[in-house]
Amino acid sequence: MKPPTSVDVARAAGVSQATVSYVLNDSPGARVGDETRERVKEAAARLGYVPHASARALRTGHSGLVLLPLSQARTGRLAQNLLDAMEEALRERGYTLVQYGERRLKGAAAARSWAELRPVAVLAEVDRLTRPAVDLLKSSGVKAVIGLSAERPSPLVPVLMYDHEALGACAAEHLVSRGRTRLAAVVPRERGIDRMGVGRWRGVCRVAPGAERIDLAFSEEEAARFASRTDLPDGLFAYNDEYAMLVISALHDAGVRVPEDIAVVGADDLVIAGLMRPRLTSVRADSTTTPGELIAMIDEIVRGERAAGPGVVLSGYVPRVVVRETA
Amino acid sequence: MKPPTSVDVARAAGVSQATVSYVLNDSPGARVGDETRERVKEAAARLGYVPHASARALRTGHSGLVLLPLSQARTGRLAQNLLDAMEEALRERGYTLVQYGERRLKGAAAARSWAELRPVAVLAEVDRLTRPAVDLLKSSGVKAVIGLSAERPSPLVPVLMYDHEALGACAAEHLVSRGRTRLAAVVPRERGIDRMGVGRWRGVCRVAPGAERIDLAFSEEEAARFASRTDLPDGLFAYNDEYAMLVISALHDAGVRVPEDIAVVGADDLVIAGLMRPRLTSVRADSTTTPGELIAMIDEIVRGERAAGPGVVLSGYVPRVVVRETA
DNA sequence: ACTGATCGATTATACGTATAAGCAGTTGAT
DNA sequence: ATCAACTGCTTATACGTATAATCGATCAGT
Repeated sequence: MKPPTSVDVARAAGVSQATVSYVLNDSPGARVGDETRERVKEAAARLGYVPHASARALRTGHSGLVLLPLSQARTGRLAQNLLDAMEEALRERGYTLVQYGERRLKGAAAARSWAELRPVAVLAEVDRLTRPAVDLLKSSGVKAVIGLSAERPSPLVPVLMYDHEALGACAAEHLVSRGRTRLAAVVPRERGIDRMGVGRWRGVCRVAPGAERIDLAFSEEEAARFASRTDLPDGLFAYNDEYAMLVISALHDAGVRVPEDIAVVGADDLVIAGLMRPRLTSVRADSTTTPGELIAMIDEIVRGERAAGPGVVLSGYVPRVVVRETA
Repeated sequence: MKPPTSVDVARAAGVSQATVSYVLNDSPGARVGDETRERVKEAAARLGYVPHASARALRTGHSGLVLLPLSQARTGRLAQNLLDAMEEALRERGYTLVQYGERRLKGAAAARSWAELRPVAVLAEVDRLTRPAVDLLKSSGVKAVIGLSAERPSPLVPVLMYDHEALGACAAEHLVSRGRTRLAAVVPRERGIDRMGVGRWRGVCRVAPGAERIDLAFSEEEAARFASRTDLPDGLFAYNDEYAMLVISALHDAGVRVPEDIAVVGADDLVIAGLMRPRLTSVRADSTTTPGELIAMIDEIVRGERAAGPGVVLSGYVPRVVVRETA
């Protein structure tokens, strides 16, 4: 038994398929009597009719999908709340947010698989939006291609900035204001996040020229080796809260006092930051745009009411220090 | 300019649309000359042809989508790796994994929005798979409806078990083996996870009848109030690693020694567990089934080669203690 | 040289929906 | 009384694809 179609509903209600469509979408220009309206709705409910998204997409020419191919799960409550808010805002405007894995495929191949769904918008990490990928998406009808977590404006697409340098500079300024002079920044060795680490380190250098760059894998051994150095810096930006915790543990084991001997700043302001002892000082980046505003902008781009030239910055983040005990 | 269709490719290659379809899908029963094959492929590449997933879905009757409507982001590297592996296994079999928010919609309304995409399979949390929801999905053509994180077999759908009681029992056994006699378990007050907390607490009771149930919100105040009690238990299962960290911090501030005065066990074995001081002992649940096996089973259900009756348990998790310093 | 069979393609059709266009029957204005 | 305008519906069509059915040409076997 196949799922009921609008034709089945029409037959059950004794009307034409067109009428069913008019009623269930209550289309603006449609003129249908109240009594007929009721009959159609009742029949649809009784049969358990569910519209066929593919058929609708084929007919209308667009799927109403907004694709969000994230290669890493955004951890933390913040990101999840953001996603929820975005989804609701999109739903209100008739879009459907779809999160979509696709880690393995690269460049244009990934873009091809996105394009098959004929989304109206694609929000992806800037790194994956290469020239051929963007061309492919555009030519397949995607209205808005938007880069996420960009460090700088993109020559290809409008971006949602996430200014790692500003984050690093913010942390460094706090350390300097605490009287620290020999600054350093941790740069993770993990592939994929290393480039963000470099950005944050550069931000530190902007405030404290010549700040040391400490390349560190996420392991207790490497952290212990760092902690046992005799020429430790007196102020450290640890890339994020997890690295901060790793390093602080190692420092603690090595008998180095935090923050007396070395002040440490994390990033992201995770839940654990407030639970550690000593409590972790952390920089966080708050979006200057609400999810609703962001979605509204995307909607305008999709509808062609707003230009979406490259170089445009849709939204920014403003870094802020949450001062606790480690710095 | 609209995206090129298979008709455009056909025109460019000087063949019929049917031939294009045969070539690009290399259909088993199709007989096309090698020279023509090449011409078609070349034309498709030159025009940047991307097949239209909706049109294909409409024609074939199924979308090849596997829907994964998760209401909470699965945090932690483990879950993300699992997702990646599942996605690749699905891709190899021609499916597409789509992650899909939909926090707000409840019951049948959520099911309706899933059904619109005509997925072949839906993997959702058991709580959301109510009777009407399952009926709706089934009648809209979904072949496999599978419940995730179930505590017990479902009367409606096959489930992927996540046995919270077993997890609690495992933690309790470890505490007992350490000589602890007055056990307690934290049950979070946060809505949505409270029921999992209750399951874990019940597991503790199975090993240590009469174990105390400690309802706790995630706040330092409540944790401090607990830590200042005079009648503290001597063994605590803290629900998960974050709660464990919260409680241990509070105990530390109150001058209670861990593990001497009170042994604490977390759950999930997060990265932070190994970084805390003292290092956190944690129970973790490892899947007994590889993602590939799970996907293979789903594939069999979809293709009708395997019955998918309710009560069937697709895969289990086996709990395991990672012993560190807090217990 | 006639008949099947095989090869390499084409033609035709249906999937489920949205919407433009059309068409009776009724109402309102002059 | 006549015609236009409106109401409440139906008919017809196209979206892009997969695939069954068909068809001309070449070829092997008697």
